[in-house]
Amino acid sequence: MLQLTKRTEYGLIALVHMADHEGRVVSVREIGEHYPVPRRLMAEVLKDLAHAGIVESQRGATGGYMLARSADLITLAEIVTTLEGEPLITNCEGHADKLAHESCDIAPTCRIRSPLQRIREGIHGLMERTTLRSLSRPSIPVPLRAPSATHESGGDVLTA
Amino acid sequence: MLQLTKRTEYGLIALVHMADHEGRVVSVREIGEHYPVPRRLMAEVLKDLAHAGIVESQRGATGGYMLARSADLITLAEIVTTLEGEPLITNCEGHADKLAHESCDIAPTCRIRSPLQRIREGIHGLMERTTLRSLSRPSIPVPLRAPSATHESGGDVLTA
DNA sequence: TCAAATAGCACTGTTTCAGTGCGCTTTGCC
DNA sequence: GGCAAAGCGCACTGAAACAGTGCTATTTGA
Repeated sequence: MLQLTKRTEYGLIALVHMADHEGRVVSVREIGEHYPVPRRLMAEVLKDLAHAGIVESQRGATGGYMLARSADLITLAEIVTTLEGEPLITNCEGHADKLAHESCDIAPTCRIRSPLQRIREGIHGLMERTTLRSLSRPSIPVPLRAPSATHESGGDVLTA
Repeated sequence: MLQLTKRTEYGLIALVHMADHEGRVVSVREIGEHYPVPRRLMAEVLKDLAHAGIVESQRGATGGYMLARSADLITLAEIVTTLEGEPLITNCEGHADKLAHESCDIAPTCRIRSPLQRIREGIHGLMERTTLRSLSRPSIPVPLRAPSATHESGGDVLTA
């Protein structure tokens, strides 16, 4: 339904909080004291983010989580992909493995696959250009537009 | 799950087909003969598109559907909104009516609402700039980037 | 008058999602 | 050494959304 899940919402809450306190270890308890979120679920989400290498965990009494890298190097695409899987626009693309690149189960001359793929890549490119840093800065406009031909602007197919 | 539904997929199939045969009335049967889609569901989708004023229906023996306007004037945002509702990024925004603009049930100083809202608007802006015409032209790159400061580029907050 | 097509409404099985239970392991601190 | 606080792992449940279908009525061209 073209909508982010609660898991992603909670993940963003935690990550933005960590970006605000970069370098410090924050526990699930601490986050729960700032935001009315189910701590148990938040813990699950943080665990997944740790597995993906987005945050680093520290066990033990004074343990918790912290960003594994600078907030500038963490993209929204990475977060979303971690917490809700690959953002397939339609299930049509799901059978990509059992079918050749050309044909899907929709039609011989699939005029719809290409558009759907481009939509997917457009959204993905948008999220690829959105860093956690830009999300944690409410005032500064998010530089979701052209990356000015600088860093890794690789997977952007939609932008002509 | 940041993924379009089957309804939208089928809707796009039908709409692209109509864009390919603009001005002609096409029936659900005809579409079903071109693409292996559940015709019953396709009929439901077309009905909704008709209610939204995206296509026009013609009843009777030789009836069917045709685009209500030029494919250049039909946006992806309109299609998606019609077939799967408002693309709320998170449910947090769903309580916008019962709460003031400032506060949601997440936190007093909700540092997460603004980012989420911007993501939503970014995706929406992307779909707003995508016309059915551009989707029906597989070769021509979709002009999903800046609208060159021309038409109604109103709701785009993300693009600096 | 018949056949083909849309209109309307409700229903069912499946999948995904949100949230929780429970026990185990690690580790700082007294 | 032992307690308490924190993360780790797995599995489970109720609710909601989704995909697809059944059935019947209405319209309309031939």
